[in-house]
Amino acid sequence: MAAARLFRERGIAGASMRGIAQESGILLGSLTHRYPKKSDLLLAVMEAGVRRAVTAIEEVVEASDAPLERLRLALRVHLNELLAPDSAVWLLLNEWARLPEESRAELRDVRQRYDSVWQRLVEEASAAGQLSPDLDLRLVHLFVFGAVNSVAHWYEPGGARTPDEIADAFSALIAVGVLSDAARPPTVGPLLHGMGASARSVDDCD
Amino acid sequence: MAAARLFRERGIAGASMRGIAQESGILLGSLTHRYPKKSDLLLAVMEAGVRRAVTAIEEVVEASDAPLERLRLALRVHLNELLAPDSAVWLLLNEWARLPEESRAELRDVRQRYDSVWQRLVEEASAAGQLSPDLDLRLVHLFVFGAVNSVAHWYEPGGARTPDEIADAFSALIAVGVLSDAARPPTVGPLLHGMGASARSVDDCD
Amino acid sequence: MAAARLFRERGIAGASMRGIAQESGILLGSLTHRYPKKSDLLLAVMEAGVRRAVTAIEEVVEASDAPLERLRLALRVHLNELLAPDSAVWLLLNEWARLPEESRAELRDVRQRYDSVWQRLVEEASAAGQLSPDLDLRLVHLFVFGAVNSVAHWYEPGGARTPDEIADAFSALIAVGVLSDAARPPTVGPLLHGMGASARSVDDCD
Amino acid sequence: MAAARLFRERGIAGASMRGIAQESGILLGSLTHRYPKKSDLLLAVMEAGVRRAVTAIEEVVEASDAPLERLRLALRVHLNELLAPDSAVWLLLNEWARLPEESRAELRDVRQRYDSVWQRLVEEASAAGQLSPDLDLRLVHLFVFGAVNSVAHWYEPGGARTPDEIADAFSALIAVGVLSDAARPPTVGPLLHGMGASARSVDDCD
DNA sequence: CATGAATGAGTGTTCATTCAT
DNA sequence: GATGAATGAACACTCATTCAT
Repeated sequence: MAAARLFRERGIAGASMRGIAQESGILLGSLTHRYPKKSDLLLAVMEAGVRRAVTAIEEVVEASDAPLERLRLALRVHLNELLAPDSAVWLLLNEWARLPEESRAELRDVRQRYDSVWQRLVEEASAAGQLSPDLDLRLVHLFVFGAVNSVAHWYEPGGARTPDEIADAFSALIAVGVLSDAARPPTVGPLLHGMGASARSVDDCD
Repeated sequence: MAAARLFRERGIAGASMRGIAQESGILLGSLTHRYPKKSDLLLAVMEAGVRRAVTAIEEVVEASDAPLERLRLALRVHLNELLAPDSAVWLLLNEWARLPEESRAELRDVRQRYDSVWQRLVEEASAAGQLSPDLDLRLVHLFVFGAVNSVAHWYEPGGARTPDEIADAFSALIAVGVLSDAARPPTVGPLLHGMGASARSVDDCD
Repeated sequence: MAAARLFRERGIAGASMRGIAQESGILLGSLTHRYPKKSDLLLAVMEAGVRRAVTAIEEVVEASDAPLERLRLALRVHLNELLAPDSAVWLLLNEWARLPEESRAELRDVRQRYDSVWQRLVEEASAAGQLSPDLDLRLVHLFVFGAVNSVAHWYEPGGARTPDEIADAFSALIAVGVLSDAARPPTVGPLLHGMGASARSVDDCD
Repeated sequence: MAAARLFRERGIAGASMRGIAQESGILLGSLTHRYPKKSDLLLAVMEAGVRRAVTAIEEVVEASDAPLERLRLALRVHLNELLAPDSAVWLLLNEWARLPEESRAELRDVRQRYDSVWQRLVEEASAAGQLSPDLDLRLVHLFVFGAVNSVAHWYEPGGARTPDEIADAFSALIAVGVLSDAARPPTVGPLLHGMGASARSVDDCD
């Protein structure tokens, strides 16, 4: 929908109902009839978009049983969704803090559903023994998610790498880090010390 | 300044000159006298804030000669700056796309200066042989930067971890990745294959 | 009907068709189907309500043959009707001036019927010699009517006096005035001089 | 001011800021600059108008020492003020119930001041022994006030009687009542029985 | 006959900006 | 330089009314 694109391009406050109606090819009155409040439209846009993204991710991870591969595929889908000009997921992630509290309350379900997809993928990898032990999985989730999401700040269509290439590159960096074999300490335990879930948890962050 | 905080909290379009004047304890007339256009104020806020952040980072990295340690310290300072409610750096990173083109032109210098600090730090580490060979350093920069910047989306003061703790944890994850020793391939070369600068470059992204 | 109540509470302009439909428990489409224009609804509300009030008054005055008693009873009924939250009579009296001219034209009959009830009661009392001679009966009618109608501006259900008590009290004041016997002039003729119908008439007022 | 006239003519909801600006010969922006909210304008209009009316009444009653004469003069001034097309007093009396509660709170002072002028005049007459004993003075006040106020519902400039003539006529009717000497009971005490302040008071009405 | 989507004029209000003092 | 009144465009939103189903 054009609404999502304008919300993303101009911000929630900067996107006007008039502009959205115009770009959507409908009349202002018709738009406000269906969505009496601007927040209703925002909510509908986010809900539908995020629901679609969740479904797409849940589908694509079926293609593999290997946890890491599943994560890689999910990141691909997520990044492609995120980079769409009318991405509802982008809105969810970037405008969350500016949403009126009541809108946030209504979106909490859909947001939770999106988050839990990722948490499950991370937990699967952890359970399979493929992540360093003692990692705070919540923090890992935020790290993985954040690294990929940041692409939206600099990606431009027609650039040097496709979204899939970027997703794969970031997957690799997330997996093995940036250090050369020479610089890598023989055991990473001490480096990651203090990141375990046994430390103060971040579960209570919003 | 209160202006930066409101720009961040409400978005550029959502923060009004009236509101800024009020929160700043000055009169609207006085504000518009000094900054005839809203974009003038935005520009001044960003320029001063980013200049301050650059200086702070340049100072702190003096404390060490080890490239990785310098990077870790820089990430700490950067994250602390980023999480401040009135962070100009946050504005620079998150509202860049919504700036009018002329504002972007005027800010390109200061943004370039900030970016180059990071590029130099990454290049130092690479030159010292501490990063995996054949990495696209521009992509590494974006990865490191992005991962840390994303903290601003979920951090809340008074949460489980301090900004410094988060910066250190992310530094470690960036360094060695999330994989356990068992899951890590014996040589990471193939995994990072295709990420080298010899591939299509991302230098021309905005 | 809820329509009358909302018209009274919020004013004609302030009461919306949507609100009326909602409070009436019907759908907006159904309301506008039956009353295509807002003025149609207003008209119907007034017509039905006033007709009912006229009937009630005409009935109650049958209970007595004494003109003054008939007036007192009529005032009681009138005041009770006037103080109902959905009083059509209140609307007729208070929103008359704001009605579109065409609505006024259609309501003139029913309004005339209501007025003539009162005029007849006043004339009966006059013919029976119970009113001071040479009074302009039209002015008396307006005086009596106005004094009682004003109660709607300050009456609150659950207050100190019931509507009937207020009606009786005002009837008494209208009858004998507020002056003490001592202050009352021996003959009231001169005081009422110039009020006769022989003076310029008020019949042509709206 | 034109604002008061439009508020009166069309009701508070029916008078638009645009219409008021136009009739006032100023621009909408200028109007909303001075009165950011419609209720601010309404408040200012009422406050200024009522203050003026109170002053006018307080001045005119100086002309006489006789309580009844003072009341008559006050009623004259009051009625003239009330019949002005831009009467703030009319607004105060007729739109009071539709005012938002916060506006009512802010107007309570000025309304109280207006009411107390009348209460004092009634009490003076009572103290001078010129009113029937045992009258509930609050009710008398409401009766006198209401009878005169109702003139606004039917008066039209250029009609048969001038406002002063109407005020005098109503003063006379209020004073001695409508009954002929023949119909008047030898003693009015029983008729007014139960109206004394010893009965349930109306002081608590709004 | 009943419904509710569609419509566009109109509402109060906010806004960045200008300008005279 | 500092101020705040003035301005008019734009805003989200409400409304009575129309019309296809």
